[in-house]
Amino acid sequence: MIDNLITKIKTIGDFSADDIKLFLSSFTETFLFKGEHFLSEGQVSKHLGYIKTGLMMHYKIIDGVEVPADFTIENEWVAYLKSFSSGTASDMWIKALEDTHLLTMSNTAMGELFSKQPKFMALKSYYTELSFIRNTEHTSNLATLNAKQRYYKFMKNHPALINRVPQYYVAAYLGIKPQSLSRLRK
Amino acid sequence: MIDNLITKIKTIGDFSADDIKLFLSSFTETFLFKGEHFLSEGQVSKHLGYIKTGLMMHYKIIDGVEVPADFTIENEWVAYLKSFSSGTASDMWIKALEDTHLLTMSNTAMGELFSKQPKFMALKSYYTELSFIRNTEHTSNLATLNAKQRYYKFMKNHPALINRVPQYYVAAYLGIKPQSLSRLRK
DNA sequence: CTATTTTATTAACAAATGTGAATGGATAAG
DNA sequence: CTTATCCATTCACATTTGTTAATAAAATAG
Repeated sequence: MIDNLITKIKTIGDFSADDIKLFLSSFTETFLFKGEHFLSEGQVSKHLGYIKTGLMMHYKIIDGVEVPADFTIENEWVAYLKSFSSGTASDMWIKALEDTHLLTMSNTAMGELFSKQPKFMALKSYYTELSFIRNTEHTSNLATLNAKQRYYKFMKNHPALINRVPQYYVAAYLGIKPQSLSRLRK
Repeated sequence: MIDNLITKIKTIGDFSADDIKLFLSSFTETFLFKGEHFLSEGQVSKHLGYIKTGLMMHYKIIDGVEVPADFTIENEWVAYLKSFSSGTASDMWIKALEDTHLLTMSNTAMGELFSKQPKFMALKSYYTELSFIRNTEHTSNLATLNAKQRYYKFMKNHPALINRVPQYYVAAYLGIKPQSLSRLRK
């Protein structure tokens, strides 16, 4: 719910009731059906999203295979900063794996928000760092753990995803084949 | 050389001769011997570096093993943005793999530079994106390629590193054991 | 230069992961 | 409801990668 978003931003900085009102007014309600794209390869990303309910996947298509880079669920931010911040075409896809209800903020709305209350810029920095940390963590897991260890760690760190993300996506995310994941699960 | 740095920043934005002078005056010459650290775990990173000559490695220590996250050579920027930008303690080490000659800029010098000429902020954004892209690329290589393919790609994309980075570091970077890398090389 | 330590290679064997194919269940479309 | 498609599982076998240990080669310290 929105309560969660408000609670979250209050941990980042000290915002007044008016700040919060301004912040919330920068968003638009958006709905994506399962399979629909939030961002497509070649597009320039123009929106950040905050997921109220649902599940989204960042992925690249490599040799015809969808290779997930990240999963995002309710009460998390979703964006592809590389494209959003730089204004360059995206090399990543983002699609809904479930019907997903989002709050989205356009880059122009974000610019206005920042000009009216610069304190909100800290939010973007915070999210940028978080993305970076998540990616770094995933990289070192891939480099240092074997398939079984990666799967256990994934289950431990992302219990909410296990029964919602199709296994062949989990497998691709962990850098193994679906058959191998099936074997591990026994 | 410095020429290379100047050429590089001119591709990012349009800077006057005075801008360049201001920019260069923000740096301090620094020298690290092979094995010395530019950043240690637990420290808060206070400096960006631009490598004039030499080679540095970002790494974490996981179960007693040094696991490289990135390599940086002459004419590249070196920094751990997660710590530098957020002011939090670093979970990463950065050390010189060769005697390394750097230009360093402190975060206070950077703040002054940005206040005098905000255009230079684009440089930091550019570098932030570049770091992100490099990490993402490495992640998807680990997730989609087998050891041989990763090694070939590493040789192709980083020919300058092959004979300068010890093989056991290359192996750890590629997520394999040194013996396996030796086998691949035959 | 020599001794010591560190790094790279090799081999035999074990373990993990990939491949191709078949099957059954689940899900979606009509 | 029925059919078609997609997804997960299983198996046998191939291939890749890890493990352990020994040795050689290279780099460093004295």
